[in-house]
Amino acid sequence: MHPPTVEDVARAAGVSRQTVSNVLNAPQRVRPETRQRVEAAIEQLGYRPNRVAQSLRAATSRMIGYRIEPMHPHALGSMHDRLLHALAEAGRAADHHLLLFTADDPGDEVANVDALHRAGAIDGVVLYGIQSADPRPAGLRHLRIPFAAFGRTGADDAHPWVDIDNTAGTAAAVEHLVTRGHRRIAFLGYPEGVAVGDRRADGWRTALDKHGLLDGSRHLDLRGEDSLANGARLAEALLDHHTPPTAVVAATDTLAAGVLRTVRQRHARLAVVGFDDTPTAGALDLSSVRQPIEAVGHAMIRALLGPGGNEPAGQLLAPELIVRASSALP
Amino acid sequence: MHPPTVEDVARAAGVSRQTVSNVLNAPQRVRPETRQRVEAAIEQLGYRPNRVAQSLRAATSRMIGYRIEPMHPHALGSMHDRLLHALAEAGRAADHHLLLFTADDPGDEVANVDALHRAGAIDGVVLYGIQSADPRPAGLRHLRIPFAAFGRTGADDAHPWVDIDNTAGTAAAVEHLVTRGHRRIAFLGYPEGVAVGDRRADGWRTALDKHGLLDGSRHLDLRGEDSLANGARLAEALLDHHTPPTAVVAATDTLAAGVLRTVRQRHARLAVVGFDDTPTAGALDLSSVRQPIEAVGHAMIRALLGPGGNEPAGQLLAPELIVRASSALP
DNA sequence: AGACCCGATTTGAACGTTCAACACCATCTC
DNA sequence: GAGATGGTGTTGAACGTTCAAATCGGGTCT
Repeated sequence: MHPPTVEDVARAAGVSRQTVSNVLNAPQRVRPETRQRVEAAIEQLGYRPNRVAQSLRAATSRMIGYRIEPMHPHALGSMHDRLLHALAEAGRAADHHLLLFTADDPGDEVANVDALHRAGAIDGVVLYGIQSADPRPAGLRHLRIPFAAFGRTGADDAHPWVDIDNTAGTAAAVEHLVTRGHRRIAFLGYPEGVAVGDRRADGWRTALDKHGLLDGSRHLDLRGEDSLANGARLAEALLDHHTPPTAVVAATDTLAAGVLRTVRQRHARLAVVGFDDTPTAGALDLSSVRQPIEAVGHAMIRALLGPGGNEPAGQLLAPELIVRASSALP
Repeated sequence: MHPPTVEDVARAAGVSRQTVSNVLNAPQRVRPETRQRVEAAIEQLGYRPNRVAQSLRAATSRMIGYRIEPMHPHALGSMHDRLLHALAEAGRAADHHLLLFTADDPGDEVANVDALHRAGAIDGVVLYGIQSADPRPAGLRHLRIPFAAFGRTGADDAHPWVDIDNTAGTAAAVEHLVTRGHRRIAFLGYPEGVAVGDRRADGWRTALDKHGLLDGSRHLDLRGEDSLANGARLAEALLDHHTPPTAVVAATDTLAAGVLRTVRQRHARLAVVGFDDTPTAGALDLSSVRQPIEAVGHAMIRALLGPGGNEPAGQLLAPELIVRASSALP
């Protein structure tokens, strides 16, 4: 009836509990002949070690907590989805699974993680959507709960983190546009103060400066709410200027999609590059900076489960520019 | 050091293990005086029952499996995300958590669920994206693994399921448009054979018929791939007809967004209603049929954890039409 | 007074696994 | 030949919880 246990396998193979356990965890300790007998019994009974018992014994749940948010600000974003899948995939490779939980706010998140951790339900947690002054890293550090963060706060983070090199992303977009002959390249981004947004703006500015294109670009740096409508509005403002840009780097695909809308409506000539490479970018033939999310997932899991001693605290991964029609036309 | 156990609490309160357990699980068995003493000790030590030990003892993990897919076909879709959050929220209320796993295909999914179930890691599973001839329900039934499905196969499903009344959704959209004075109402949907798509088409057709508007609507029923580009293309075809529709009901927001693109490009007059109420719908001011995902989450959890005996097999939930500018203008 | 019951609490056992310690036998060494 | 060594396998114990059965004081009833 009920699933077979080590004891059942042992009886079937004519050995003891522990020998079965050894076959699975330390095969070299078992004589090949015996091992085969045990393996046959395992196969025949369809035995699977009970993870719960293993967890109890080992004081390790092999579970990683992850807060699933009601709805992420980034509207078009499948980033959340992609990250979740990448983490699950990377976790599988390390024999860990994700446990989802909800929380009302960052403070509540820390409290819930603490509860789950004290209950032995999770070994650690992955943080997403790190803000400039995020209370979670400090909270978790204080509770001595292992964690890894996707993103950095403003300060130097001493905990394990993985981040995309946002600066390099927008810089690559600018390089690409410069190569295509563009000289007036605008930037559309988040309001200042958002860490991610600031880094993307930095990449744009530095790259422009490198090519001596920064002078007289004051009016080309626009910030605002991350929405399609706002992207469209800002694009109109850019086009209405007496020296309009010939290209735009947007901090998100959402903003870029808004720009495209205006462009197509006014039949304007304006190259556009977005950020995040959402499915929508593909649909709109929008060039976009793609975050290597699968790599992020693996790096996060490694950072979380790794020795935790001598590893480097953080890891910066390079994004990749995907060129499509929106910026490739002559 | 390590988290306190019942034993620690018992010692602190001057009682035995079991009394502590009783305070938590059967308070009426404990004298109020003793109870308070134990509760104080629990509070003071910050005791939390170890879920792993509970699981081992009770042969119940209080975990529900959920397959996270690489990328869902519905491009704009945050449905997946929303469902996941709704399930996590509903699970929390029932003291259950979600465990994410990956799989290559439906067959692999069943195999992985079986493995997790035999390992005692999950009590049951929630299925998403049910297809007309889905192999998963039969597979899981055969393995005697509890599950609940979001969506129905073509046949009469004997297992627990929850579904949106898709037919009612598109019908409501038609009703709304008829009320606004529209007489030629088109439908854009999936290719025939997809269960969800067929039901949405049915709703449109039946509602039209009810108002005697079905005659001569052959050219108003278009099907195709679920993409923005395709929506735009189909919209052009509709507008180019010698008796173009004045309104369109689309089977998805993605298609509807495509229609809107064409409409705005050609400055055409065409009311549009989408389906799913994605964030993008909000951004585009697109009317859309909203699925009550939170209710779905709760119903699924109830169906999965409920007695499982005399409950009705399935449950159909009514969607809600959200009216926005795309269909409200005169 | 003795039998009986009842509420409150305790002790023993079990869930399935693996670590630690030990037993056994064959071989090697001095 | 006695002792050390090492490969192979066993048994005992423990992880933290809760069910089941046992215990212990008081009452109450006859």
